[in-house]
Amino acid sequence: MPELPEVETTVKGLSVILNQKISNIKIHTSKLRFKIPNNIINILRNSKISNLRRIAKFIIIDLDTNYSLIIHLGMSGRLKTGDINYKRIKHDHFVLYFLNKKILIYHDPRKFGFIDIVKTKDVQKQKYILSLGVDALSPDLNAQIIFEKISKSEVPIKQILLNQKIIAGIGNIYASEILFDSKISPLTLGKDLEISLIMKLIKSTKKILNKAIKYGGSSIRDYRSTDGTLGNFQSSFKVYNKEGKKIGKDKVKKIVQYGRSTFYCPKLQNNK
DNA sequence: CACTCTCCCTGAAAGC
DNA sequence: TGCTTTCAGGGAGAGT
Repeated sequence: MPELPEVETTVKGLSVILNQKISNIKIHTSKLRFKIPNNIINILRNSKISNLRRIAKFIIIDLDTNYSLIIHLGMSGRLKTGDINYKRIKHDHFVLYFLNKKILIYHDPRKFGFIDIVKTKDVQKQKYILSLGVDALSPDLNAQIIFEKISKSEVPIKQILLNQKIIAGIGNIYASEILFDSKISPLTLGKDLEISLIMKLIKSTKKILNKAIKYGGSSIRDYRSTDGTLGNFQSSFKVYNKEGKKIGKDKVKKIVQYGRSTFYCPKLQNNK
């Protein structure tokens, strides 16, 4: 569910807690992908949210105590905001209470996400951040950088797009949509992509992701932004989850690459 | 090192 | 209808 656009939408939705002071912290489940650090409660109590930002698919919540909360939503994670009427539901694992009565809830049925707390100056030093490639929406993303990284790769471009070490932020849904938009076959090997096609790919990447942000994120089941409203980019998917759908006189095909589903139109994505 | 596969967990949807 | 099976958007870590 959460790829770059959903994370971006989530971060924007968190502005109601900006500059608010944390009064209480509740950990209902500490066992996520990684255990929530034990010292998190002491560090968070009485600190104030000073900044909210995104690094790839990571949400960074900076505090005025020189610490930062790092949250990854995994596959099914969500951040919701609430107020005094909040009632805990199943899979609400971590809850922050603020002095102004606002509440931040981390909800994650599959528990593939995680929550970490580190010194703000050390955020960039975390190995999961350090290893990231250039952000998909960064102005620094250009064809030359990517060409250098993939020009010897025998891996199909679909899988390359999912590799956060190369471009950070793209997930399985948008990978299919981006490839369709750029008319590139998901089966094309990295080494077979000429620089002109990489340029096209980057252009489509920015187009698709920006459009998804504009629509407020998406999901297959029920991606919602922090206030509970439903993102609706899904209604504009061209190929994802559209096996058999007709595009002109051609059809969307589903294949599995590296255990992940890929949707594409073989006729239209035929650079080979 | 680079690549591929399995697995973490729960719930929705499909299959029977 | 209800029980069982399959599959899911991410990514680390093990294995090759």
